[in-house]
Amino acid sequence: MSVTIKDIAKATGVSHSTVSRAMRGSSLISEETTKRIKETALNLGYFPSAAARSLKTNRSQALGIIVSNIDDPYFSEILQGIEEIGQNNNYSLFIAASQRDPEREVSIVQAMRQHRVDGVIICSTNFSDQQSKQFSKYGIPIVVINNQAAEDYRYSIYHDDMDGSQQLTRHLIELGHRKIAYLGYALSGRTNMDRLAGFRHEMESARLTIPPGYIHQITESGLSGGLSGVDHFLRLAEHPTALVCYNDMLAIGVIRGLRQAGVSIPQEISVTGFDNIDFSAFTDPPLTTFDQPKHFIGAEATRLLLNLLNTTSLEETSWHDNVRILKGKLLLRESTAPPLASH
Amino acid sequence: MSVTIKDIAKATGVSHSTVSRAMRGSSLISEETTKRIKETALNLGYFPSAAARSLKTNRSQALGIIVSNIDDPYFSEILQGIEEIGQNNNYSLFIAASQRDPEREVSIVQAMRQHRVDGVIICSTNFSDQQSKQFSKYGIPIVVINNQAAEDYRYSIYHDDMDGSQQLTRHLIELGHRKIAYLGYALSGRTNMDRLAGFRHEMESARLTIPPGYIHQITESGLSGGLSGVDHFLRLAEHPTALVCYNDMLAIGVIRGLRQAGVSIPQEISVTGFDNIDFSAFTDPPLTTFDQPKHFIGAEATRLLLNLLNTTSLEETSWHDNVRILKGKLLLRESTAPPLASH
DNA sequence: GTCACTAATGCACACGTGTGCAAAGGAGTA
DNA sequence: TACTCCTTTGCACACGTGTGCATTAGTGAC
Repeated sequence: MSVTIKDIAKATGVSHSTVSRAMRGSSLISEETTKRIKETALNLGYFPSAAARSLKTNRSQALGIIVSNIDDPYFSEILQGIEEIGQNNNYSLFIAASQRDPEREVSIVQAMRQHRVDGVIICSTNFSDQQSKQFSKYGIPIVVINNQAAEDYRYSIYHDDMDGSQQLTRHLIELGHRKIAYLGYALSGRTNMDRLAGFRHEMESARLTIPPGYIHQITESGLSGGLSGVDHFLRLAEHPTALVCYNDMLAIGVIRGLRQAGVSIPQEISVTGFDNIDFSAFTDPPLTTFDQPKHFIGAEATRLLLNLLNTTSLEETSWHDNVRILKGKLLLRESTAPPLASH
Repeated sequence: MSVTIKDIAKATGVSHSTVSRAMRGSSLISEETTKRIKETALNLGYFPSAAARSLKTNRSQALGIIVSNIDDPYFSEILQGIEEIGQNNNYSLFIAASQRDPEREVSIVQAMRQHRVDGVIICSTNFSDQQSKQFSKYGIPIVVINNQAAEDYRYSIYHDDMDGSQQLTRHLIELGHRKIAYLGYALSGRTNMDRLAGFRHEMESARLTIPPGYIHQITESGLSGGLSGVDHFLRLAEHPTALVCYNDMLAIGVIRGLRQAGVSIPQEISVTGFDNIDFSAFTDPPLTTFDQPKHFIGAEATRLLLNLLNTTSLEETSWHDNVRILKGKLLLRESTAPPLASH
């Protein structure tokens, strides 16, 4: 169908091996021949077949990227970072969304192994450990971002969720809040657990009790999840004065829900998010949150993976250096304030 | 490196061709042998090499997807639709972001041609016509979503921007507004032009004049673009009472900007968006906008492309049937209201 | 003129899979 | 027994590219 190396050989009157060498810029071929070959290649619109090349070289120049959802801003901002570095280094990206569905996970792993991706980035907090082992088992390097099972025998990058959650909670406590609740997202695995743990730890340090019902986990994702979270907390006999939300998406939903219920933010209830997605600066009031360098995380994970690919010697010893924890930072905006005196 | 068809052949004591046939479920091979082969394949962890298969069959089982940005909700929601259908049909996706950068466009096209993608979906309003021709020139089917150059000789899906913009503008006029302004995004090519045209058309129909400065194009994308848009309009001697924004992202930025300036919405100024991204229902006030079935658009484009791949006979005649215009619908929320009497 | 050496190119095989054709074996029929 | 037919399997080549090795031509030295 498309023009091959042989067509160029025929057109130039040389053998196909000469063309192959010339295209790769081998010093074996004379300058003049190389030039002639490259010209006709350009004229004929030749593009080397990645399939054939990959067959021979065992390199596909493709990476596999697995996320939970593409249309969640947290993931898509990371993706943008990955994409940039990947493209700069001439790697193409197979991107797939697991949708937190085990069946999809299986078929994604299958597809990527068939395509012989050179490496994989898993950016899905609850991606099955069993599936990700499929890669490492067959020698495909893998970098996990913020995975629930960030075992130290793998390369991984994650942010310190515990720390972030503690900072947010402490901020609320310092403002004078005593009745603080946590709204979690049950399907998010380790990330959610860590953030909850951070919340709990800080509450204990301040010797504050967490009344029943003040820790609520929902299974509904995203913005609308925030709405049902609000329903729950407003139904409690005693309302919390502050709400620590698992992430910005939930928090934005919560803000909307509180507004609809006629509750003023931050006067009656303070709200915090997590991640600092772009929209969190545009809510009303703007959201106090914990900033994650999402673009940077994606870029960094890709750089790490590319390093792995170019390192032939995989010394076991260097592995532990490659678990990188990226610190975020507290971002104070207007959705948090001291509680009203009456409370 | 990884286990091949020959390894299975050796382990089962048959020839590699028998294995090949058995794996594909050929009726030529006896049931018993097939079963034996499939079992050992499973045990050895065999995955067919897409490269080798693609070399032989001229089918890569991969699609190329080009968007402007991954982290724009409009695109990522479409991507989610594409991803779903693609994955259901066992196609892997090469996803790339052009960033509206000509150099990147070139390298994306190059990478996708090398990988011999079976088809391409272009979802970048201003993707260069010259580059997209590179695909059709070499027989790679291409479906364009909402492209600026939706020539009828290609398969394309787009929404009726003109119509949507007219409906929004008419809605404002019916509410009683007479001083209506348009905030556009200059880099968005045809889409922006059409929406502006719809606005103009409706204003003319109502015999309303558009004062100088009431049509403003910015080059800054996204949310922050909305802020600078507000700056412009508030600097005008006579403020508009309603603002038609190119899309939701801009509108959300505008809402924030107006809030900061102490302008009440919709009492003093009504605001409309376009696209209905998830967040637009969660602003304060919720945004009146024009709903696009983004997920459906992505899915539909993919179905169309897959149809093309499975149709051997490309009858010229059917081409025009495949320019599909998807109608959206007006979504009235609370960011629009009649103007104050004083105006 | 012979030899050694270098530069430039071609030959032939390999990568993993699919497929047309031949071959082998068995069953059935006359 | 001889023939035909069908089922099941193997042989061998092809896809497009990369590469070790052999080959050729050219240059210089003796």
